[in-house]
Amino acid sequence: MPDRTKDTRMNLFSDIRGAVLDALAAMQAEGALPAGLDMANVAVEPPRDPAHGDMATNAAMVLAKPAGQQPRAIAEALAARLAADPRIVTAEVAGPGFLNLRLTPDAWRGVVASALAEGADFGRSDMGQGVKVNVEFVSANPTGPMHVGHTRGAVFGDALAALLDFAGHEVTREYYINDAGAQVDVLARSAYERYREANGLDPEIREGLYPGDYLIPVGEALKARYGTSLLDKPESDWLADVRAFATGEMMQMIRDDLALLGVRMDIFSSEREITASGRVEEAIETLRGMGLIYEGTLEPPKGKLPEDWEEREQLLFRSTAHGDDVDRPVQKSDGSWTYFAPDIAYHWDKVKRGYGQLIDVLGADHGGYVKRLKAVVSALSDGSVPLEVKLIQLVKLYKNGEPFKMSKRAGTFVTLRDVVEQAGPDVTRFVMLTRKNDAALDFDFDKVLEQSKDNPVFYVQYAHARVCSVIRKAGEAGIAADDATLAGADLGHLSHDAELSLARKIAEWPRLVEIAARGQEPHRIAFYLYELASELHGLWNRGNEDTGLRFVQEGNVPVSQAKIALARATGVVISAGLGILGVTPAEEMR
RNA sequence: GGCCCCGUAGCUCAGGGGAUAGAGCGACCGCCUCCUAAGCGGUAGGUCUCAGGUUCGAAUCCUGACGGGGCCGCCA
Repeated sequence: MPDRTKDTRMNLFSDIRGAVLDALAAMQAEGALPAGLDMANVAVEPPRDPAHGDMATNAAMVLAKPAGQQPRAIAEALAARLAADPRIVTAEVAGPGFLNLRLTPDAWRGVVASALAEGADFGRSDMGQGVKVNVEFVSANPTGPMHVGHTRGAVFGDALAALLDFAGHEVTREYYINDAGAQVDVLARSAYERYREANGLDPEIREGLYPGDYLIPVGEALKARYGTSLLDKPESDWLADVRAFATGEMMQMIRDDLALLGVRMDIFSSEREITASGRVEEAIETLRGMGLIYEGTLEPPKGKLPEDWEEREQLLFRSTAHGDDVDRPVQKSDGSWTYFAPDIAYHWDKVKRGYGQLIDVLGADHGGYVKRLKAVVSALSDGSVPLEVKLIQLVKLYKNGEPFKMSKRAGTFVTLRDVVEQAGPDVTRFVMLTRKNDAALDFDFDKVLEQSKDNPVFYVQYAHARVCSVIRKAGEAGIAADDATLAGADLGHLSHDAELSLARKIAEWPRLVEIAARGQEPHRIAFYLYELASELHGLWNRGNEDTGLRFVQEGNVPVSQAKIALARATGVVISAGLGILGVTPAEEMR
């Protein structure tokens, strides 16, 4: 069982940063630097140009001004101290005051050893300090199957949740079911027509109802349950029952769709339950008590005035008090709640459940909704719980390089199931995570299935498969290559720069996890994995010309084991990274 | 009219205060007697949309243009 405590988990970059901070503290103790300096901006990172060294720190430049000293002078003094560190070979001042560090081969070998010892936990961070985070995502209306846009939201939300978990947060994946608005009444009426159809009558799929075939089995199920007892009854007799039944069926379908993608929610919250329990009124009254609810009229929107605009008094939330541009209506003119009102209650509910942070993953068309949500969470948590809204941009589908037109009407509506059945869950997930959430994504059915290096999924999978292949080959050659044996290998046999270079890339993994988690950017994992795979493929091919660089060295067990340990460490990181993205690592390519 | 996102190589995109701005594709030149060549190495290709500002330092932060997308009370 790998140890998960901070002291033993390897993160070479934060370790060296610690050494830099220690050296700076010692300089302060000696009076070489003034006390009370803010070290927050002192960074230790890989230099852009590897020729500069293994790691670089900007400490001298950051501290020069507050310390009232020349950057190069600080850097020189820091260099002298760091040179005494056994892990550091050279510390050279360069450029405007960078301090470039070169580490011993043993430092990099130590990273390989740690990756093997820590296994799937290598790179796990305690940065999140166990803070409870609620990630709400998908939340598709229970009125039909999930479409491509939902797919991206599902993949992003799930990967973000996994990433935050890996970075030390306690994560809850949550789905908010919009089962209370007018759209579920429409669903009920649509299902009722299918129920009539199931009973041999002609369905009347009027304008405004959902025409999709997916409701036909729901009609059948209604018949099985109610027989003919609902026929020729007024809507008021059956609406509530049919609605409950149909939304239940839709949610089952959505759960099945999510399962296809490998997404599992921890909690499903129901708008209907929140509304029925009186929590909306409670939330509004709480806001009223804060002076944030009032009767008023809104200014008409500037520019093009809607045709049917009329001034109207309604119940408003003073979201401008918490950073919004205008106040927002919580009640319609007929006195019923707007969609926003139950959302207020729902977010308050999440706050009360004790999360330290809320994240909503929403479609980009909800951009105009963000400020009021933040305002409400700010108001109801007294500013103590940050709400982050991640907007997911459009997915543009292509087939044969041609845009794929989608239209509900024409029946060319692409569902999550369509995508996953054609591309497979692994490809779907990886491709949808190769872009920032706030940038539009092109999804080309042909390109994503291509088996070449322009397809990042394939390329990363191939690297992992090669690692597995090496281990199989070792077995055939009679070289023990199980993890326990590899963990005990003498890594001193790794000395070629091409090998240490791969170890350097592996060393970046724990740092990358923290950067990605801090920015809530799972796409960084995907890009890193591509780079790591590239390093492995590069080293692999070096073995073509220089047989001494092949992983399996027939007849030399200790050297083989050291080299295979390096390959296996790479595989461990790829596997962990793919795990965060929700992609299964391939054992072999077939 | 307002708000949000985007603008980086021919194309698709990384990088989001730090040194000479990167990758893939496309183009060109090389590498299989060898652990999967489904791969690798190299060459060419940039006023980081523009203009100001902050900073020791700006593709990165701020302001304003311009271009593309999205949204803007009684839909959810």
